[in-house]
Amino acid sequence: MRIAELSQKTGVPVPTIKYYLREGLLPAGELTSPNQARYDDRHVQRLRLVRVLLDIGRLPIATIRDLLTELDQPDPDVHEVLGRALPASVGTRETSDPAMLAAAHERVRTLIKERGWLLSDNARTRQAAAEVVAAFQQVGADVEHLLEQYADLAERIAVHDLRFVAQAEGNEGKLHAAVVGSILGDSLLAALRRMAQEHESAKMFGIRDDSCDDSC
Amino acid sequence: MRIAELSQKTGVPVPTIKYYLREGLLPAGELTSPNQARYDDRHVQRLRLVRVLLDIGRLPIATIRDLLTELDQPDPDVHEVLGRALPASVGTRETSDPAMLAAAHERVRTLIKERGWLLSDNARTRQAAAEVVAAFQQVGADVEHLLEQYADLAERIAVHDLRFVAQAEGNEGKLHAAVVGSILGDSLLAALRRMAQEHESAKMFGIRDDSCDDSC
DNA sequence: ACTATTGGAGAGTTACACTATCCGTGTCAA
DNA sequence: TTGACACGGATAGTGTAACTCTCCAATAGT
Repeated sequence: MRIAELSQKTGVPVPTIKYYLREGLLPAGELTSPNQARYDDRHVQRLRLVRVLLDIGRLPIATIRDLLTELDQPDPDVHEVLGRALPASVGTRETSDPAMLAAAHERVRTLIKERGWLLSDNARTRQAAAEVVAAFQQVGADVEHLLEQYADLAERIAVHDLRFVAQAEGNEGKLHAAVVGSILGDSLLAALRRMAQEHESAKMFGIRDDSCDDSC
Repeated sequence: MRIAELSQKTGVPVPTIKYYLREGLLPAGELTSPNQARYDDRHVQRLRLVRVLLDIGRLPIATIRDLLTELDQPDPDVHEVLGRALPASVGTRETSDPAMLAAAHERVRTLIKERGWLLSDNARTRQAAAEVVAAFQQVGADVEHLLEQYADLAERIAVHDLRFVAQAEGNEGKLHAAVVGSILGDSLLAALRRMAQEHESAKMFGIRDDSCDDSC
C-alpha cells in the first residue's frame, strides 16, 4: 500500500506519517523506485502503536523512538530489554529540595530491601519512586501507610502483568505485550481507580440524589 | 513575606510566581500599598502543591486552576467535590475509530454494572477508561482478563485511598488529601508497579549476572 | 537620599508535535 | 500518450503550553 492508504487505515494525516518517518518512529517503506515506496501491515500496526503511546501513554516522541528501537532488536532477551526499555516510560523531573529527595531515596531503598525485590542497577524507576515520595512530603502528606499498601498491591498487579506478557507468543510478542501492558496499563489502572474511588467515596460519605437513582 | 522570600522558600523563580498569580493558580497577596503585597505560609503551601501537580501529576495549568478553585470552596461536600474535581485529572484525547470506542464504552458500562459501582453522571472517567480499552484493542491486545483483574485491584486501592482521605482533618484537609492522594498516587503506583514488574520478570525469565550480585 | 526591590503588564522565548509548501518524479485513467 | 494527481523527501512555518524577560512607576530599607 502507499502512504495515502496507510493514512486512511490509521486515521493519521499524511504529513504526520512523513514526520514520523523522519523521526524514525516508523521504518521507511520498501522503495519500488527512487521516489515511490510501499508499506504493509507492519507499518499499520506500528503506526497504531505510536499513536496509542502518544495519546494514551503521553510519551515524548524521543522516548517512543528509543522504546521501538528496543522492540526491534532481533532475538531479544525479554527480561533484559524490559529492564532497559520500560524505565524510560516513567518521567523524572527534579523538583524537590535535595535533602528531602535524598531521604526519599533512602526510604525507597529500604522498601526494596524489605520486599526483597531484585532490581537491576538502572536507577530510573527508583528515582521516579523517590521523587513521588518526596512530593508527598513537600505537600505535607504522610505517605508511609500508602507506600506499604501500594507496594503490596503493585506486587499483585505485576503478577497479572507478567502473566499478560507470558501469554503472548514469541519474544517479540512478549516485548510488545510488556510495552503495551505497562504503558496502557498505567492509564487503565488510573481510570479504574478513579471510578472505584468515587464508588468508595459514595459508600463512605453518603449518597446524594444525583449520584444513584435506582439501586438505593 | 514578600515575593523574593516566597521564591526562596519554594525554589520557584520570581517571574514564574508572577505568572502563576496572573493565571490564578495562586491567590494574590495582601496588598499593604498599591504596589506592595505580603504573602504567608498558605502561599508557600499552595505554591508547593502547584509545583507537585505540575511536575509529578503533569496536569495542565488550566486543570490545576479548576482543581484549586474546587479546593477553595467554603464548607465543601467532600464526595460531591471529589466527583467534580478528580475526573478532571484524567486526560481524554479521542484517537480511536468511533465504532471501536463505542464498543469499549459498552464494555466499561457492563463492568460498572457487574461491580455495582455507584458513579455520578460525570462521564469523564468512563470516557477515559473506554479510551484505554479501545487503545488496547487498537494494538491487538486482549484486555479482557486484565480489565477484570485491574478492576479488582482498583477496588482495593480505592479502599486505601479513601482511608487516606478519611484520616485527614476537616473537610478542607480531606479534599487536599484526596487531590494529593489521587494524583500523586497514580505516579507512586506506576513507579512501584515498574519495580514490581522488574522483580516479577526476574523471577519468571531467570536472572542475569548484572541483575543481582549478592542475594542469589 | 539613594539603591534595590516590588507589583503589574506585555512581549519574547523555548520545546514539542505537528502542518504547509515546494520540487522533481512517478502512476494511472482517459 | 498525455495530463491531472499522488508520491517521497526536504525545508520552513504554525500552534500551544509554560514559562521568562523587560519595562515601569512606586516603595522599602539603609
